[in-house]
Amino acid sequence: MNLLSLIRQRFAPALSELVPDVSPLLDMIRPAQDAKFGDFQANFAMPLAKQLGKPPREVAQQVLDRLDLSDFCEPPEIAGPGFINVRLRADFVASRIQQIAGDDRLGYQPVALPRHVVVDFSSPNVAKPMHVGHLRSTVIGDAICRTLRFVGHKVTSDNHIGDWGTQFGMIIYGYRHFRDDASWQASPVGELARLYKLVNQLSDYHATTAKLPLLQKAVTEAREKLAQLQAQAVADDKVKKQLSAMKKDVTTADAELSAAVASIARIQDSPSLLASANAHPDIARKAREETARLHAGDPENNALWNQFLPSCLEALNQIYRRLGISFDLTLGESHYNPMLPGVVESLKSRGLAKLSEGATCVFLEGNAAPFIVQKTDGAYTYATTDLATILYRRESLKADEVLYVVDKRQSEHFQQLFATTLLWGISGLKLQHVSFGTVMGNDNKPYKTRAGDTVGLESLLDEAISRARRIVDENDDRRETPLLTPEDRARVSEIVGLGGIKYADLHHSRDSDYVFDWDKMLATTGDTATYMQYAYARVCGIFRRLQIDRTAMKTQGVPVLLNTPEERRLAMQLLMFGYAIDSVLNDYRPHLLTAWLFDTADAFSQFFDRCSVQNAESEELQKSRLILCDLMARAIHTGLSLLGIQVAEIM
RNA sequence: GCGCCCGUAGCUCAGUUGGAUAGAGCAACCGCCUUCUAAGCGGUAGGUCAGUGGUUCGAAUCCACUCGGGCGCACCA
Repeated sequence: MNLLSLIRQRFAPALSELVPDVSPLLDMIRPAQDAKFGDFQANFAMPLAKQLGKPPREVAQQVLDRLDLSDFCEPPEIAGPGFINVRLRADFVASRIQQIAGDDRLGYQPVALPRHVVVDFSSPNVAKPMHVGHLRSTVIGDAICRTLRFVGHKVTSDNHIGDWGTQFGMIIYGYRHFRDDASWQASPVGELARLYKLVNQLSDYHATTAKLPLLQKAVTEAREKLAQLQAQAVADDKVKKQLSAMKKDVTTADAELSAAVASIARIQDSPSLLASANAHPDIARKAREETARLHAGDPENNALWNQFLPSCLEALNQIYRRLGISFDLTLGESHYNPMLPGVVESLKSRGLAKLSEGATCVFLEGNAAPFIVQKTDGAYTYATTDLATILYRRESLKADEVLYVVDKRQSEHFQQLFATTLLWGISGLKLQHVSFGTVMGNDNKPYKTRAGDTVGLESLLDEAISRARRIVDENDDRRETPLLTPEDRARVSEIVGLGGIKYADLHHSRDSDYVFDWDKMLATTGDTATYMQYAYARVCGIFRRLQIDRTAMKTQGVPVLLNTPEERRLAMQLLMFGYAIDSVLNDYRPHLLTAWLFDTADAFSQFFDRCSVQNAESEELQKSRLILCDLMARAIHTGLSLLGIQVAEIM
């Protein structure tokens, strides 16, 4: 049992003598927010005092009178307005450490009632290369899977790839009209990506050209309105507000117009692109028709689909292999195609879906826009696919819970999806959108290259590893006698580089946008993966120096001594591992684990600085410290592994 | 126009769901390697938690409004 549960359990009977429902009060017992307040603090005396009509400190005292923690705690203290501070006895902490010594799980017991959780994450589009936007979903989803498995749940990771949508019609169209056979032979995936981009660009060109007059009109109108408003001499608050709104409208309209002009210019500046554009005026519609034919079972398009897909999947897998991430299932949108007509029928027969402006829609209370399950042209949407997927996960996979690790901008979609599912009558299934924010560049806009393209994931990984290599080289070269062979350096660079990327992502709270910054990510100082990895390498160094084989070391029955603040702090950190894990899973927030890892590595660094193992005052103390060191190594190793990050013995 | 989110130190971000004097990393400044990896450790400085009002024992956190920023909103996924 974790320490907090133990404390709460002991408080429960004392509280139940004063009040019928103790559970909200027990929730107010927490780890202390400052070490000077001890290890845990109970905050319930103040609200309880109000309930009982007595002064808080008196209530706190009443609770303490009914409470005996002396078998494992120092006498609790009442502080401030009525906080109860609890500090564990050193011998108890030591005995706990002894119990979990040598355990990779740090004493964490698997859950009694495992759930089957399907985690839907990464979900790239097969037609286009993966980019930085897929990184968060992939890294966060993977960390959640690993953590759920660690605590004993059954997890099915499912990569719901986009292999059936409009983009596929675009590549089919592109393949038919713009294929370069030499490139296709050399690199099918590269050629498909080029074709997708080309068709997309040409479609955009026509759409933008058609839209241009409207955009120009919008700018003039916005300008005129602004001028009109400015002409009014009265400047009360209402006018001021309108004025600033108008100014904003003008800048947005301007920005849209200049973006459109620029994108048109990109085509017109290139004779070959312009020729292609002129030769294919209907490209967007025709690409959609290819998609429709694919969905309708057209043999030729299905043959192309079957031809394209394996290499697309292989390209994705190459990246997943580098990231050390794998999926139990890769059931793309295409998998659910046969189920879609049935889904719409079912919704209609239950009176949930009805025809509106030619499309079949589910109207939900509180939502202005309908949830469209079948378009006017008969095609199904991702809403339909998502509903089919839920049905499949419930009925065939027998899932208890489904997590969608998806960009927060899609929250309305999920809100509608979940609401529809409920009305549809699928029960016993918990659905949660695990949303995350956008990866931004230094300019606080979505992360792009200087040229304005999205950054490919492949090159991102290469860049991380080569930057890491420079740091590894520099550090090892600085030593009098370098510790690493070239092969070691390559391996360590990969561990540090990939760890840096993943950690940078995971240590931000998932729903906030964050700024992508190479220098911070691979910094040799501060709250980075490197800091934890370095702490691990240092602890390994201790064992190497003392010529002790950690794996063979005796851990049971060795007395643990915690006489310095550093030793005690490290020990407490190690004991709080379970609490950190539980808080991560409470709302699927991996950054709570990175925070624990950082605190733990920090506690170790202080210990390393002030508590020599090699020169311990006694053999007994050295053995005790070795227990802590070994447990620390396991803690970092296990904790980082739950985030999909590796460690190196020497770095 | 409707809806959702955000505003915390110079920068990047936490803040355990309402608790004690608001924290960390970076950057700045000062100090620590003849002893286990200095990719480290110690210290100093840095705040009107966007603003105003409210709710209460207690507010960065909850409510209302204001200012500023972002993102969605009928046939793309």
